[in-house]
Amino acid sequence: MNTTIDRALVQKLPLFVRAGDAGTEAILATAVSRRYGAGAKVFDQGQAADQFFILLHGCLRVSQTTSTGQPIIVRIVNPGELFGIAKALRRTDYPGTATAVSESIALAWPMVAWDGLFERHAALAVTAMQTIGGQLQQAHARIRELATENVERRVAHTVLRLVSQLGKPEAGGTRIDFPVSKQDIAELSGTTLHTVSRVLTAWEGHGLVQGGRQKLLVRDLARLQQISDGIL
Amino acid sequence: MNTTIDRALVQKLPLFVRAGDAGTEAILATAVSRRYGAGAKVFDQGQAADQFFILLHGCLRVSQTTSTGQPIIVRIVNPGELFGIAKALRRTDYPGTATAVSESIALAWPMVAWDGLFERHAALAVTAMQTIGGQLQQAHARIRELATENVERRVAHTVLRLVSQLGKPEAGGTRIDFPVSKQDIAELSGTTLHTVSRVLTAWEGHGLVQGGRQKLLVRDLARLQQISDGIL
DNA sequence: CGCTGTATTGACAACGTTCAACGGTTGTGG
DNA sequence: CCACAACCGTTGAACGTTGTCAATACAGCG
Repeated sequence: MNTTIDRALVQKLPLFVRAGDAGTEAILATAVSRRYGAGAKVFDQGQAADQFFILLHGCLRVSQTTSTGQPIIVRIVNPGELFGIAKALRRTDYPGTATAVSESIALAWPMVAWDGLFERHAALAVTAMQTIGGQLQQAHARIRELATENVERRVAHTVLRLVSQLGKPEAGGTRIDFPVSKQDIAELSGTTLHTVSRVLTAWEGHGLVQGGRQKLLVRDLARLQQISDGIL
Repeated sequence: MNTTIDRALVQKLPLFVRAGDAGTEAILATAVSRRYGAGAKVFDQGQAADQFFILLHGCLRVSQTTSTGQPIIVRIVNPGELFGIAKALRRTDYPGTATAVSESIALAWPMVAWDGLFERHAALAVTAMQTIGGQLQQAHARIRELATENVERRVAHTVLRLVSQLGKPEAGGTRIDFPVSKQDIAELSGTTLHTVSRVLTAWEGHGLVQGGRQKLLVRDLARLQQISDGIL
């Protein structure tokens, strides 16, 4: 699974731009490159956190399972973002399970290198901060939605967030170009797949979206925005 | 409102323990101490973020108001925690409103000093990281609750969290020793004050808690735990 | 071709919000 | 010192949204 590090992929990332050439080499010295096929797990919830990662290519889904067994999706990881940084949360185990949604490549460092790297390279500290900061803002947005909005608005928000993170323009709309099941949307929205199904069929009737098995094409972004803002 | 910095309050905080004596002096050089009476606002949602803070003494409540005007409480700030660190979230304005719940003292730095302090003092970076990391974990816990649990469990979680952050042991139970209105609990739990009232009266009937005007005494922590875990 | 995972749909029950009215406490001004 | 207003909390009833249960359909895959 280990391969040589692809410099072309690395050089574009904000982290390494910030670090400069010398810094980049120093940071990469202790890293290994890993490849994960679609569906492969990078780490499991509860497992000892002995590595941290940055995603170079592809897309991951981080989910947690509650004590009652109900799963929720915590985060979608995009290229350039750090993940598995349990140490930043003062944890020794991973709080969630990371699964590759599509074919992915990540750099991995041993967690013992964390403190040293963090202190020596401000660029890493800044990137880690921004990753966590971004997550925190998304988390607060979700809390606001879950606490104050009805299902339809929440689903609209979820779809819009997916579009902005993973959307690809296409004739007649924007496609979410990786397998999203209704179950996924339900877990992101805090509802059940049944209700999601109902909402989406209603939207489809009005020509807002076009669904399919693990597929979704958004036809009318503006209208979706209005729904998510509570105007409709 | 400015006063001299109380070293006794400062020295105990993890941030300054980590920074050492020399580091502490350097960090404090650009800080001013501020006092806020109960109910006073430290900053307002949307206001330009020109300062960041660490709470020395007292207790703050950070809340956000949604576009529809419904408020939710985002965070309770305890002594030793950083707050108003908009820069870490890559924002130029404060995302919420910070209000002193009880008489409070905070240190304030101009936001322009952020980058310099952050790079020069790893202790500050670590503390900031831990503050945000802790918030992120709490946020994820709340998301899990809101997405999967019924109102009673959520209220139980909220009360337990309040107890662990602000509880004072007392004859016959643990008191939350600052004014908590049912409205506050409702906003933290993502429900309405009516429902909170019903839940608490039911609990009171079973001897779990004892309520009062803006007061709450928890009599049976273990049982509350069980409710929050879904055992009851 | 049957199996498994995913999706659709209807009927129904329940939980929680909304609406409305009322009771009690605190603080204020005459 | 009392009357009054403002605020906080309680409670009942009705309504609506959403989850639950159940049956069915369909696609992909061995």
